[in-house]
Amino acid sequence: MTSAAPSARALFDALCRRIDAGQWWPADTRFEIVVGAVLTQNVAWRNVEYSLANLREAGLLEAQKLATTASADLQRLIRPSGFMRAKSETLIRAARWFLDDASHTRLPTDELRASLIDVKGIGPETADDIVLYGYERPVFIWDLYARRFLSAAGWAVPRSYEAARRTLQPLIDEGDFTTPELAHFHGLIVEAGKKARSCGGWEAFYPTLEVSQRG
DNA sequence: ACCCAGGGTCATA
DNA sequence: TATGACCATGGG
Repeated sequence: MTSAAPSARALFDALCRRIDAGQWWPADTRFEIVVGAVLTQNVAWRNVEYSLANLREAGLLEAQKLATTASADLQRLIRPSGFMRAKSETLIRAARWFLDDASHTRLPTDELRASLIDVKGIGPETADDIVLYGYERPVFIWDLYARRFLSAAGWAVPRSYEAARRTLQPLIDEGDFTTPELAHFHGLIVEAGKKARSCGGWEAFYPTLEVSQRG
C-alpha cells in the first residue's frame, strides 16, 4: 500500500463514529454461533434466522442432538439458508467436533483455528468467525467486505482470504486491537459495506467516513 | 429476469 | 499457489 494509506486504527475509529453495528452476532450459546457460522456461508443472515428458528423449535441447537440427527431431517429444517445437502453434513461434523469443546478451549488460537479448518465444510472464514465470536480470541476477519473496505482505503489487498491474511495481518497487529474491538470491527465493516452498496459503491461512500490520516 | 448474499470443495493448470 | 465451476434459497 502507499505510505499515505490510513492505519487500521484510524479506519476503526472512523467506522465507530459513522456506523452503528448494533449487537452483531446474536446467539445464546457458543454452539449456536458454530451453527450460525456454517449456515451463513454465502447466504444473507435473514435466511439463517429462518433456519435457526426451525432448529431451535426442533430442539436441535444442542451438539449432542444435532450430532446424531439424520441428514435428510436436517436438510428440511435448514432449507431456507441454501446449500442444504452440503451444510447438513457440515453441521453434523461440526456438532461432532463440538462434543470435544472442553479440550478445544485449551488450545492456542492458531491450533484452534487449524482444528476447525480440518472439519470438512469449514474453511478459513467460518473458522475465524467461530474463533472470534465463539471462543473470544483476537482474530481479524478477512472476508470479502473487509477486503473491499481496505481496498477502498488504499491498501493493496490480495484477492483471496488466506492471501490477504498472510500479507496484511501485521498491519492489523500494529493496531493492538482487543478481542471486543475486533468483534466490533467486523460488524462495523459489514454494516458499512451494506451502506456503501446502497449508496452506489465504496467510491462514493468511503470519502464520507472522513478517515483521519496518520491518526 | 437478474444479481447478490455474513463461503467451501473440487478439478485443473 | 491460484483460478473457475458448482452448489440452493430468499430478497431487492
